[in-house]
Amino acid sequence: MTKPLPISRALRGWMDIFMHRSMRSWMHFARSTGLSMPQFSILMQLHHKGSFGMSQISEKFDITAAAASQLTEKLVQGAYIERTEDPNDRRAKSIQLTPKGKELIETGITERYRWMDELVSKLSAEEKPKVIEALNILTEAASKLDEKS
Amino acid sequence: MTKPLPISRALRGWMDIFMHRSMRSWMHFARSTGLSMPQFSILMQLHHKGSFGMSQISEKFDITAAAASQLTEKLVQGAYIERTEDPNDRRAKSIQLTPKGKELIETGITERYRWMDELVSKLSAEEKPKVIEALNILTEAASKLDEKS
DNA sequence: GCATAAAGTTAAGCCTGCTTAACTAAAAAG
DNA sequence: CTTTTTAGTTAAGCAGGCTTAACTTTATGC
Repeated sequence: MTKPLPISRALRGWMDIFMHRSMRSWMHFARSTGLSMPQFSILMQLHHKGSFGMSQISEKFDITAAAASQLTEKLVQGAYIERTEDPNDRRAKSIQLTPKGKELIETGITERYRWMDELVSKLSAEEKPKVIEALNILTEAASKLDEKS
Repeated sequence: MTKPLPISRALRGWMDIFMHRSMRSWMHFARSTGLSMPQFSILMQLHHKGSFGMSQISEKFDITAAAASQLTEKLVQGAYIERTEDPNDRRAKSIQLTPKGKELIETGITERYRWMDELVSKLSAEEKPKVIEALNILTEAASKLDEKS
């Protein structure tokens, strides 16, 4: 363990506390829906990217095409997603969230945001602008980092 | 959806990008160890809190005592944890990480930190102090929030 | 001291995710 | 037009996590 820089220390401290909190609430919500984690993860991905093919799922989650097919089948049964044929390539299928699926995920996100809103309420008027500026700096840097990977 | 305050927007933006990144790398690492998520979670908890009784595990993870017992058994088999008798109450057992278990978790944490270190390297000299200050503010506020819950 | 409660363990059985293997159907290659 | 590749499905079977139910062992209440 080499001694971390002050800024790394600050980032790590924040991350530790933040991860613990977020993960807990996320796992808890996933459970409460009755869906399994893999199923839930697929819904999350769909919410983020809009739509997906089977093969992209098996790639993203590093499972076989068979597994992807079976997982999505259950989500279709539960009416969380819809499977439609790609008119350009009739072998391929595109899946997307139904309104029911969308609502479920959005509820989960709202719950994850709740803690952050509480956090915001603890900040003083002088602190807020500083926090905003710093977070924007970080977000900016992070998206640059993601671009090229 | 009520319109969020600017500071909430900043926090949410940061959180979205941050969660995506962290979760991916964490899940990926958990997989690479060959351990299941529940097993891995137990090791994480132990790393954080030092030691635990069976009953606390079943409570924390919301599973039956039987399930907790079986899960820990596998971790004992794998030599990741150690189960010792509580001298005060010989029914109770206390479990803790072995050096092997500790090393595994620390490797995982180091990997999660790597991305953050890359992120830090993208920041300018003027940005760094601002980020440090803001993160400390947030961390402080978050730990106050956690205390009373 | 004896009955009851509490902490864990073990076994049987269920459900889920995953894999491999065998298949269907559509597209691309030759 | 035939062969090969690609996208996805289905079925059989295994491994893991979880539950309930039946224990064992130690502590507590009266």
